[in-house]
Amino acid sequence: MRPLTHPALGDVTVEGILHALADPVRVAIYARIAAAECALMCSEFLKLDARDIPKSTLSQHFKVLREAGLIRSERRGVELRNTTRCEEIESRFPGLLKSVLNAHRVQLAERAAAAGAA
Amino acid sequence: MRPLTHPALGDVTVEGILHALADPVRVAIYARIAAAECALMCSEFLKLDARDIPKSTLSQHFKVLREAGLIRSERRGVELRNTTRCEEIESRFPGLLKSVLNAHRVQLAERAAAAGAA
DNA sequence: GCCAATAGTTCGTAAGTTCGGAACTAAGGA
DNA sequence: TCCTTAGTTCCGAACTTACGAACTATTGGC
Repeated sequence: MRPLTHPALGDVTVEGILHALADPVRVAIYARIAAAECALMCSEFLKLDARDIPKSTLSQHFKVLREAGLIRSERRGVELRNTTRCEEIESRFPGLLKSVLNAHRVQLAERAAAAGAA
Repeated sequence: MRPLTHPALGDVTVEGILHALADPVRVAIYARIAAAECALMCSEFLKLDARDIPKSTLSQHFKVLREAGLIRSERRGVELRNTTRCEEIESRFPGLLKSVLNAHRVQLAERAAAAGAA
């Protein structure tokens, strides 16, 4: 197992961020980590919106988020403690994460409303 | 040749937008269309930042932008006139496109500065 | 009207990416 | 030491992407 790698802020790219957040599972994960008060472990997400995510897939999703520079993961014993790097990214790309998360929230609300109406 | 299809605003997704803009060629195209005063044709982009983009690849990129709901393409004779749908998208996902384009601009500026310093 | 030119699209294939199951590693108990 | 828990790696199948060649549609010249 190779050690966890996190890009320096200067190596974070807009493309990497957008690619990472262009996946429904990954935005959902990221949104929840961003909203949480404390660090969350990967296994928190094995069930996501009533859907089962296989462990290997989840591990890849975390890797993508980490390598995009969106989250920081620290090993704590057996677990990983995941937190966002949003302040850092905010300093370089102001407003970006806020508006992506907001758009994601808008879309969730619309879908919930549509499902409720049906 | 099937007719050009544009999704209704309600069918535009955040994932689709982010996926479309997660490609350097496509953001560059989108940024230029968004900044232009008038509609631009596809062939404007056969040379992009001193790089040649093959016609078939370009056509696919435009298709992705169109189907993500980011641009509107109208046939005018042999050509396509491409314009952005940014006001529409702004009404649904406020701030999203602005901050993505801004982040893209920041990154370009940084790269230009780094290239200048080297 | 016919031919050539121009602007984009489609098709097919090669290269790359993503998903997920099975087998793995690493740390912490019992 | 062995078991359990948390996550990673490997690898094949399914999917996506890039781009050349062949195509379609529209216009202008004759």
